[in-house]
Amino acid sequence: MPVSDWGWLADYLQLEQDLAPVLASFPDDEPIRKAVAACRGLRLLRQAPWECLASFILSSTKQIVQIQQIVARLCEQFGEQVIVPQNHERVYSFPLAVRVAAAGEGELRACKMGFRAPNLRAAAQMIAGGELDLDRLSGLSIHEAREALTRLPGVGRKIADCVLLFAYGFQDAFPVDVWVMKALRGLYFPRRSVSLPRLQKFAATHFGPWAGYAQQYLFHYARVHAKLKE
DNA sequence: GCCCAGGTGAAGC
DNA sequence: GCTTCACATGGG
Repeated sequence: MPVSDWGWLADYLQLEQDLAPVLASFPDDEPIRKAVAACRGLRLLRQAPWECLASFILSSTKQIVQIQQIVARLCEQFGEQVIVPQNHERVYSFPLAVRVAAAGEGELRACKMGFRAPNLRAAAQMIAGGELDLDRLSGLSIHEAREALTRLPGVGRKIADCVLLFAYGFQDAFPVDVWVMKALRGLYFPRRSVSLPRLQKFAATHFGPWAGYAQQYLFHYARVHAKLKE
């Protein structure tokens, strides 16, 4: 096998090295260490901000598979057609904010996004119109950036934190969704019921500067665990 | 038919 | 502050 085919291994080892300080920052947190052991190799993405934001606006109370289907329809309807050179496959790019802003609510609803359609459209219009400059957020503090994102319709604390973490690389963002909620309750508060606001307060102070990685490990751990039970 | 899904925002304590 | 509920749509 040619050496070039082993490039992935070098990349992987480099990534494992980069992750060392993350693991070291959770020395006494047994749930996190358990979750890390269960899914080594996990990495945070760095997505394009508008694509990430729009996708998460479409995500609320939807299953992940269905979100993928909605996004695929959105791309087919409003994206640019692209031919993959290697296999000549037709694919569609994620549509720009201006294109989504120009679409009618009915057209968007036809992509099966339901009540999320007006939110996506209004957010696209605010971004296309310059009311919110996504490029500017990377220069702000996490608090300022979160405040700016939550001014968009359909964007609350959870979705804002997803965008901060997955698009802008704010590694201390900690989105609490239903899966993380289950993981936090099961692993940290097994014997008493804790409300969502209290879980958010706990997460905000407990996990420190690498909270985003902790969140991803807990998310993945909760999902794998749930599957094993069925 | 019923319940839930990578939530949000408004309304009522 | 916290809890409850409606909001489309599809799958189990």
